[in-house]
Amino acid sequence: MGAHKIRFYPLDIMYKVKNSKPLIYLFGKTAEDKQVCVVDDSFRPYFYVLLKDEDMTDSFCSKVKKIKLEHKNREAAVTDTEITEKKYLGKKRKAVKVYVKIPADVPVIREVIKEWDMIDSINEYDVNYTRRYLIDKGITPLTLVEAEGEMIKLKSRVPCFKADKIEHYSSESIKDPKVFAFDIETYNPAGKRYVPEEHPIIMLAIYGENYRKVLTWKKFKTDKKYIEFADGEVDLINRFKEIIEKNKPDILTGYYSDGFDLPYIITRARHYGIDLDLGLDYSSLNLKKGNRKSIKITGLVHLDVFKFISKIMGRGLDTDSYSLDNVAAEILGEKKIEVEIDGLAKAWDDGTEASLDNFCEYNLKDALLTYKLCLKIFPNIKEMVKIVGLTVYDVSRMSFSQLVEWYIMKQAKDFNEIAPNKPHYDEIGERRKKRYKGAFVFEPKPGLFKDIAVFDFRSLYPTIISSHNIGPSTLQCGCCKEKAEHAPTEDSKYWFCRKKKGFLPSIVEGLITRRMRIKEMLKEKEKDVMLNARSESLKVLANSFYGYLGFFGARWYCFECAESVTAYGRHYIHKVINAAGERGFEVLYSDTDSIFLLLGDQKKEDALKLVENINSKLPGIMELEYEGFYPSGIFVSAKAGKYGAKKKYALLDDKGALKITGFETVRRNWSFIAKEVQEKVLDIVLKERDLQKAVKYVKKTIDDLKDKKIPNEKLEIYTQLKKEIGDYESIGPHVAVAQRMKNKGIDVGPGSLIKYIITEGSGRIRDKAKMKDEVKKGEYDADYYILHQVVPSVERIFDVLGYKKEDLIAGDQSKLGEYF
DNA sequence: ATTCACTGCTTACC
DNA sequence: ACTGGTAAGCAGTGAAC
Repeated sequence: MGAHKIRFYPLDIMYKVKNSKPLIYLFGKTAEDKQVCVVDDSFRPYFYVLLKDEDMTDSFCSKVKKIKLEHKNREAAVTDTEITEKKYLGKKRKAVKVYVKIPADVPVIREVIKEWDMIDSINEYDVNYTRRYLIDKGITPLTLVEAEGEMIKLKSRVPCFKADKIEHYSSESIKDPKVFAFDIETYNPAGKRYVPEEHPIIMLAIYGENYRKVLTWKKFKTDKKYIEFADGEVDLINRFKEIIEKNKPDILTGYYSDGFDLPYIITRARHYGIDLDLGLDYSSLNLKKGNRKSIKITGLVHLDVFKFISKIMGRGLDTDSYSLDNVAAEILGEKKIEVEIDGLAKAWDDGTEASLDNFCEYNLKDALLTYKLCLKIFPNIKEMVKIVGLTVYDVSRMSFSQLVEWYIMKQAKDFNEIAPNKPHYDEIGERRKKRYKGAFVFEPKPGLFKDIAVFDFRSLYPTIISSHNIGPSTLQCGCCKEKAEHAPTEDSKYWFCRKKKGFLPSIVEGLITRRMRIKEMLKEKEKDVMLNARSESLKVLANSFYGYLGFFGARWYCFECAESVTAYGRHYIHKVINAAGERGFEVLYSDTDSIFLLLGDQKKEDALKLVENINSKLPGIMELEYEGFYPSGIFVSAKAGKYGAKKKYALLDDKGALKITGFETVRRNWSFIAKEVQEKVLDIVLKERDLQKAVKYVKKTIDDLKDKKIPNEKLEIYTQLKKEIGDYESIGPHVAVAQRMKNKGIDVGPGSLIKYIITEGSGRIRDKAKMKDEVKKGEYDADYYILHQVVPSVERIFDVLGYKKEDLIAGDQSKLGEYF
């Protein structure tokens, strides 16, 4: 045989059944930057069976091997069994690995045997065959793999290679995948609702390295070389296909392309009978329905930048919404081109040259921003792919819980663990009802303070899980029963094994220590993109473990574990609070894992000594860290009573930057004018300590409001619709506005961000709330914005400075006017 | 008709 | 349905006055 070797970076995986045999297709890029498809027919689908009585193993095996049944015109059969020594939730178990012919046989065979009396449980029957392949073979997408075999002929857009042997080669990963970004503009005359069945795609922009193009099909004069005129929409779609086929990108990216662009293109293509067979195996775009639709293109990676940013990276962003404009502004520091997009349909109808030209530029810019965003987030996705071990397509669409679960699934192979099953409907219901106590939050004393030192536990919950060996397999172990250390829950009824490290605590510890090593390396090269991305991915995973333990849908769900983690968390933060008190520090605030100390007449070094002392007593890898020193900070009282408001404070750091937490300033459902005033007041108070200046500023704003000088944009209030309009029991302003929008034919539903302004009039606030487009200049209700927005946002800050609340509000506005 | 305690709802923090 | 609990604070709701 003339077998030879190739090395490649896998990008996508799929399987097909041929002659009753499943074939794995790995699509990727060779080390020489050529596309390739590697085929492997050696991997057999299987699942595990645990028996009640292990002595029955042989009789089970012979019985199960006899199963043969007709299913959908073919014969489903067990091909083999294998007796394996595994671990299941901390116990050694003999597990029978049951092999079947093709993946689709797994549920068929399971259905037959699931009522058999001798069976304790059937496991891993729902593990997707391609994911199973990646895990079992130790193959990580984007990471160098070596295959041995020979080239074969198959119906495919890329050369195919039949592998006799395939294995992970090195951790070296793909360098610069070829990225093409695209974006469409559609004809939308009413400017309200997208109707893909009726309205054509009129522009389609594509952007890649050294490639830019806008396809459109209404001819007009232009000097832009990137504009290409197609002969109508059919031609536009076909050109799009051609361009992708010809340029062979590794990644096709869009912004919300799972939810809008590609479904739209699919609908239009279907309308004309065009086959969008862009898959490298000539398969069509595959729309995966479900709660959140997604679109897969076999062989190349369809990456919806919006999905990954909104699900995983969004936490770190300050933006109010995940619109392309906002996200690009924050991540890239670049905005979209400003156009009145509602005018596109008219410009299209009228054929207004200058206008269409401009819309093309706008279209291209969107594709460009998407392209840049994709390059920017790709290192993060790549590192997550390398850690979790699944494809870019999967990882970029996963939620936190799924990432954690698949990371555990991958580790389970190395730890020889069998995965527990997902809960069924009833079990989910039961789990969802259960609640447990969470973190401790210290009630602050309202006031303006000087010299504050802040400390926090480094990854509190993950380090607790590791240091106290918390996991389902170590819970209530028999070996420690007599002299166990109990978790500090209210009734102290749980303990965790102290003798043997559990599976989950081991892998959490692995994540933390790996990240510590990377942090160490980052000290040398701060800006290293790859290391930063890896550190971030490890952090995201470790931090999600605790939530995963308490998540109703988790395979490794463990209510007692989650409850114990927070109990230990409260225990340790209280220890720190007490120790600080004993050392003569006044504790200003604490939330979950952080503590704010007033230095008073002590020095920073004294506080650091305290931390050192605490650290010497902490178990395992737990550690309290110095977070920062703040020359000035303010805590305010809560609206509801005379107590200090939690989760609401502002600090001035030693570089002069203001750090605002929890205040209206950082909440999107407050008007910009109120947020602006509040931020300014905090700034003046903390930096300049000039009360009169702050008062003057507020007074000026109130006057401007009264004089109708404030533009509408500063008065918009954003509130998200979280469910169907009809499902609301209580109709708030945003729901009322959404209803009226819907009546007008505007497409709003769960997830829509409703923007409204309160206008003059009588009745409830919701009756005065109007969508922003309906409000003309100066039609706003000045009293509302003064009394319900601006004054409430600053009154408790002034309160701290000695002004009585009564003086500020005093019921009617005339008195308010007097004060300011 | 007005007041008030309560609930629903959204969005923050960690 | 797609990680957890803690918390603030709005507007609406409906019973008591």
